[in-house]
Amino acid sequence: MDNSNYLSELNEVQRGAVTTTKGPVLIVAGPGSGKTRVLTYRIAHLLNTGVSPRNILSLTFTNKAAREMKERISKVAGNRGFSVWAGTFHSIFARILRVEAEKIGYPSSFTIYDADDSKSLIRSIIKQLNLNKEHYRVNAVRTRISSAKSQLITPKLYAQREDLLMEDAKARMPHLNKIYTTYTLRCKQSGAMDFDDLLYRFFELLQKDKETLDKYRERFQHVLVDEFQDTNQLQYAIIKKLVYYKDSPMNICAVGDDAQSIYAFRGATIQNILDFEKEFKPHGIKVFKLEQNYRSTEHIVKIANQVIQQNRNQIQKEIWSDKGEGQKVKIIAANSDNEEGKRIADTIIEQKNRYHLSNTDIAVLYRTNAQSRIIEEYLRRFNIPYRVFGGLSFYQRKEVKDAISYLRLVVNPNDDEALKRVINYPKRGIGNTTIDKIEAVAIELGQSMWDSLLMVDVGPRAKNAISSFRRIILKAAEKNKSEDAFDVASFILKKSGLYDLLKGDNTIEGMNRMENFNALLDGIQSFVNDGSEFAEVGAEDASLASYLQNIALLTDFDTKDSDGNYVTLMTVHAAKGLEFKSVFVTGLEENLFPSFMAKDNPEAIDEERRLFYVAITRAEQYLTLSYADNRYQFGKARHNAPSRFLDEVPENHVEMPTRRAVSAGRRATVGARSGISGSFKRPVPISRNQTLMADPSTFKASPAAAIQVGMKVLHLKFGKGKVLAIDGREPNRVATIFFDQIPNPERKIMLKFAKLQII
DNA sequence: GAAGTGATGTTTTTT
DNA sequence: ACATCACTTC
Repeated sequence: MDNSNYLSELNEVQRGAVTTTKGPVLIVAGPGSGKTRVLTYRIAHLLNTGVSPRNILSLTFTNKAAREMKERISKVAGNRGFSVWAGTFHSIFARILRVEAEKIGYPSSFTIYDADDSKSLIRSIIKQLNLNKEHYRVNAVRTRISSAKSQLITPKLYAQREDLLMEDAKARMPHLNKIYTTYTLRCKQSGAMDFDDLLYRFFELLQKDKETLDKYRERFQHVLVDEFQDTNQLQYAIIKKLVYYKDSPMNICAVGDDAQSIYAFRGATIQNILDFEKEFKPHGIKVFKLEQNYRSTEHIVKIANQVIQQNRNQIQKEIWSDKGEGQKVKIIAANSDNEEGKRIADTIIEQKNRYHLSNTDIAVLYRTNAQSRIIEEYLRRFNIPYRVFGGLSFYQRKEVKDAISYLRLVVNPNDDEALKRVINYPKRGIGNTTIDKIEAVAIELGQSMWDSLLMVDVGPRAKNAISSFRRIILKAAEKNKSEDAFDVASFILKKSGLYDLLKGDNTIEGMNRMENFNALLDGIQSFVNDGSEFAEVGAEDASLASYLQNIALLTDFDTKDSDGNYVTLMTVHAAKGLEFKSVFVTGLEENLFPSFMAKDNPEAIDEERRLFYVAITRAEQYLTLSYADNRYQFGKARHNAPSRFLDEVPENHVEMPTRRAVSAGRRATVGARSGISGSFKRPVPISRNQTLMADPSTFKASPAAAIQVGMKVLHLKFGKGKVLAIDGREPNRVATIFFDQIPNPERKIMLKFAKLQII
């Protein structure tokens, strides 16, 4: 294959980042700066200079990124690309743990608990410990446990941390540590690891077993980490364990952008980037800053730079583009959330016609999933095909999870969460009372529920039901020793009665469930046949255990097929790493974007601002920002001021409204306000890059109607100016004014909300 | 054991 | 608006 000139496709900085393969490297990569290209070419370059694919470890956060990377490496360096250890942190470590788990007291067929399983277990522990669930909210507890783990704080260490105990006491959860301890114990008894455990237990393995540590240090001669700003302490600790030791070649390459760190709320810390640079400095770290943006036109890039400047802590860099000025950003000011939806749909139609965009060129982004509903409604009405991303993954649907729980139980009968899910589904006469008794025995004896099944004191009917349930699972487990995943799955799903239960349901939803159920079986069949669709998570064999491990790590994004011509709807978080010709960023209101949760916390506001930065930098050519004065939130009509972020968008990059605001299709039931639309300016706050050109104490705005061509006027921000022309009709008259004290002196200003004083 | 009622708490979440 | 969950009632 011809790959001799891949280096010439890179700019100078990129080439440096690709060819500096010895020693530590930090690549600070702005949005659209060709980061993925650099990473893949770097790996291809390693392969071309004689490094074996087996010695390269490339860690990403999403399966999609991993898959893309492998494909792109292979394009440049051939099929060797597929032998590189490229995957998500979780999938790579899970794969290793499946080989090594016994060294830390886990079965190799360990179960992976997803978020639902974790929550369910926590719920049961709160009950077991007789704690007040008003104070101990499951989500809060889970977040707390997860954050402890990602900071390497074991239950034992937790007990010594006065600060954490204090925080818990303050939050009226003094026994949180007890829950954490029990949770850890119960997971272990069940042979289960949650998502954090996949990282933590891998760390533990490297920590405890010197031989294993040496083995993987030897194996991973070159380590690359994508989206480094999103790593947490635990991930950093693992990386250091692998590359930071005496006589290490320290071939570590971290790629990231502090400005795009949007997962701090989950324990990610940009401190890792800063620490990384400091810790590897004595070892000759080379830093490359990719600042040229190949994605967006200049207006968009400049807005992004301006916005992110408002944040206090950041690695200084200035993104630039040579794609030409492009279009200014458009702002949709709507009266209600309904009007916002309508005008977005309107604008989409308009853009499709005017710029010949297809649906796939367009994305509508929002801060919270709840916002999608109204937008969907109007897209449907306008017959614009769309797809919402980020819902339940296929594997999280109830009927699919039920079926999978059976499979999990066959592979690992100690999996208590799976057992609780299916022991009485379909109904077989094992009611809640009986299940509670089984769980009580399990807790009492410190063993799994499965091991406790025959020890519980219940009536003969329940006893019989338990025995026959047990027999089915045992029979399937026996088969599992010799048969492949598909045969075992068909057997247990049939024998359990699940198949008949679904078949008997002839409602629309029921038939839908049956379809999903069949799709699951088809998936297992194709996994057995070639495993190809799971290649990115590293399927090792055709066993049921291997199948389960792989699907546990798949998300919504991995199960939706990407063909079809539709507009993309997703949260800003989900859009990271993607790009579209036209992007709508919606719901730009205080208490929504930025979120009300961030209100009183400057650091959280900075994170929201980074999120806004991520949102606008998804756009290649057309960027539209929108907000609504009134919106239903939590079932109540609420008024929110336009987002502070809108004020941070410099006006000279904003397109002035040229047409009259479309009135809402249906006047919202929420109290209609002034009817002013088009105003994206709040009373101008004095932010640090807005110097006032007039004294506000003596400034007195003249009525808009009085402004005439030829007048000399004073503007708070732009200073003295002369009115050159007035266009448009009331109430949308636009004045062209020449302000001689500012750069770009000729400005178009809408009279109805400009504050001008005649002098 | 099922089905219905009322109170409650809601961000984002790659894995 | 909406889902979830404890608690009631049949």
